[in-house]
Formats: sequence, structure tokens, C-alpha cells
Amino acid sequence: MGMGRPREFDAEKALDQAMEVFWRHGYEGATIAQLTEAMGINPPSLYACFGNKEGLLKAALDRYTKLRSAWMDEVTAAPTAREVAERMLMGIAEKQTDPANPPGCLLVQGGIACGTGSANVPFELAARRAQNEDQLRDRFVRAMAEGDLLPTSDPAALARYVSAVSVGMGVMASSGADREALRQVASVAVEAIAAQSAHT
Amino acid sequence: MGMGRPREFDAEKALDQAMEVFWRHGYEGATIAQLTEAMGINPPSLYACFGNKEGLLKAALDRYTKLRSAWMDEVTAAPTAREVAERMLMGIAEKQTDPANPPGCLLVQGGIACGTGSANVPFELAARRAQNEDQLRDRFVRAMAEGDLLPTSDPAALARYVSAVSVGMGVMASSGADREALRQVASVAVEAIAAQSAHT
DNA sequence: CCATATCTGTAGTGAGCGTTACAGATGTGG
DNA sequence: CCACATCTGTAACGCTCACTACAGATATGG
Repeated sequence: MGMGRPREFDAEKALDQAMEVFWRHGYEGATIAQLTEAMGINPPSLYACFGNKEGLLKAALDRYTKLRSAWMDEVTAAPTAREVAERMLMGIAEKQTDPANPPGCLLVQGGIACGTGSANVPFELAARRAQNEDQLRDRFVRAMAEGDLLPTSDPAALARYVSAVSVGMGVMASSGADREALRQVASVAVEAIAAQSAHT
Repeated sequence: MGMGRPREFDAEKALDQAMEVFWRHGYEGATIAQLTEAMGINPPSLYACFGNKEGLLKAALDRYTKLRSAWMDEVTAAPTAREVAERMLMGIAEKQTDPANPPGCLLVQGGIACGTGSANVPFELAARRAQNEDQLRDRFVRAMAEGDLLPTSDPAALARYVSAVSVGMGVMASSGADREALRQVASVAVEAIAAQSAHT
């Protein structure tokens, strides 16, 4: 039995284009026509490769988090909790205003609220955001063990806080805030972590 | 010339129901069928009263901000910048997890990203959020004048920060965070304002 | 070279969307 | 009581949506 005709497009390149469309217009706002045009393929190729619209979104989310995992590792590699928060939030100020991408964060822009037919999309995004939060929490737990945070600090609460600020910055970026405005927010936000840091 | 048949429904009550639907499903996720059913009216009544779907959203946004303005005044009436931030963020933790309403904030859930046909909806929401931010900024400017903040503090940056945290908390609430989790975030977040406060 | 399996492009499918035409109902002004 | 203006409910409009049937193209295995 033969293997059939090979596909004529690069699935990863196409996925990058789809990611951009979801990022800019959200899941419900993105149409198959926009997606296929951006990906340079026709609907049947999309459905053969990704199943349906929601499958394409999940593939785009996977690619998004994969592209950012190396950076997240750099962030958590910072020596102190304070510097972790600083690298994270300052880096986000840059990334979310990078003109190479749509403003904001795909994990927020993708769809915070959806209609009844796409009710699980917001949960899907929330699960991805939770992964980042967990990675931060683990890092802050380590900081606790290293005596880098106050004995009264709550690593999970700090991780939730940094995650919440990130999300807020993303929404601000998507509605026109420039890089300097986001840097100011990040700068203030880091002070809350500094206040929980042992010494200095 | 006669004044015509009077309408048989209460526009404000209907608007409250529409607000809920937009709040839960977002602008694009909310359908006219859902809206009319929740409002207890038929499409022609909706269009006669609010123009179209976007007009209904704007009316719902107006009502939303109006309902919250009294509370915002209470918040900014707090004696210090630190207490303003605390009342604001702690109050938001409560409001965004009030079971009487959908979780989160309408000004975020309404639609962060939209399709090409509704491209100005996100701007509309951003403008309303900016009003809150301006009110906070004015309050922090006053705090500066009263010597309540450090001479190096930037009132606009602090207002942006509090606004960003609020938005982040709203997204967290809409994806299932409970009241206690939001309170923890608020508690950490306030520390950043405390760090900018003069004395104590 | 033939059978088979998969991809590609065209051209649709039914369903659901926001919106409205229409006719009947119900009020006001003369 | 009568013209008129506005609201109400029914039923539909045109359009766009996600999705796919189909036929032709292009590879592999024998």
C-alpha cells in the first residue's frame, strides 16, 4: 500500500500564521477564511491536518508555549525571587509590545469569554496560563527553601500575583499601551515581591 | 400627532439581563437570541430601543460603569494611597466572585479581541477601563500633593499598576479562581503601593 | 504500469448569525 | 371617533460561518 500524496505545505510555518490570526482576533473572531488565507492553504488541508478549528487552536497554543518555554526557563534561572519577578515582568513588557507579533498574549487574546459552542476554549487557555503559574510557584517554593523570601510568604500567592500582573499587562498592551507604560507597571509590581524578600 | 403605543417592558431591567449575557459570553459570543430571551423581549423591540447589537453593548457598558461609580467614589475617598489601593483591590476580589453576577469584570469579559466586524468593541471597553484608571490617577496625584507618596513616585504609573492588577484578577476570576485566591493577590499587590508610601 | 492512499482545489452544504418587513395591537392628539 | 405614531410578535431575509463531497493530482508498493 502506498503512502499517498505528500502535503505541499510546511505545517509549522502554517501554524505560525494561524497563531497570529488567533492572537489578533481571538478564537471566535478568527474565521476559517482568514486562517486559511494566512496559512496559504485551503480548508480541506486545514481539516486534514488539524481536525477542526478548535484542534488548530490547540496546536497553535502548544506551539506558543513551546516557543516561550526556553525564555521561561531563563526567567526562573534568576538567582533570587525578586530577580525572577523582574526578568519575568520586564521581559513581558518587551514581548507584549514586540511589533513582530500582535500586541498582548495569545493565552489572553485567544478568548477570555466565548459563546456556548466554544465554552471550553477559555478553560483551555486558563490551563496553559496555569502551567506558567505552576512553574513560577515551584521557583518561589525553592526561594523559600533558600531563605530568599520571608518565612510568612506564600509562594503560591506570589506566583498568582505575578501571573495576574502579566495578564493585566497583556490586556493593556492589546489596547494600545506602549512599552514604556508596561515597563512602569512592571517596575511597580516588582516592589511587591521585593517587599517579601528576605534582607535588602 | 399621537405618541404611539408605549413599550411594555422596563428598559433598565432588560439592560441588566443583557449585561449579564455579555458579561458571561462576551460580545461576539452573545447571540441576539440569547439576549432577547434573557431580556424577555423580541428582536424588533431590542432594535427599536438600542439600535443594534453594538448599541446594546454600549448601553450595557454605560449601566455597568454607572452602577459602579458610587463604589469607585468610596474607594477614592480612602484617606491614603495605600488604603485606596487596598479598598480597590479587596473590593474587586469580592465583586468579581460575587455569585450574583458572572465572574470577572464586564470591561474585560466583554471582549478583549474581536473579529474584523467588531474591531472597535475592544477599544470601547478599553476606554471605559481608562476612565477608572484616570480616576485612580487623579487620586494618586492628590496623594502626592499631600505628601502621602514618595517624591519619586509616579501617580500615573501607580494608577496603571492598580488597573493592571484589577484586570488580571478579573481574568483569574473568570477562569475559576475563588475569592480567597483573589484576596491573596490583592494583599500582595497592595505591598507595592505601600512601598511607595511616605513613612510607616 | 497499475492499484492504492493521501493531498489539493473547487464548489458547495446546512446551520446560525444579525437584522428587518409586515401586519396587528395600543396608545395620543384633534 | 378617527388619523397617526409607535410598540409587539411572527416570520423571514441575506449573509457568513465552520465544515465537507467530490474529482483530479501525486506520491508509494508491487
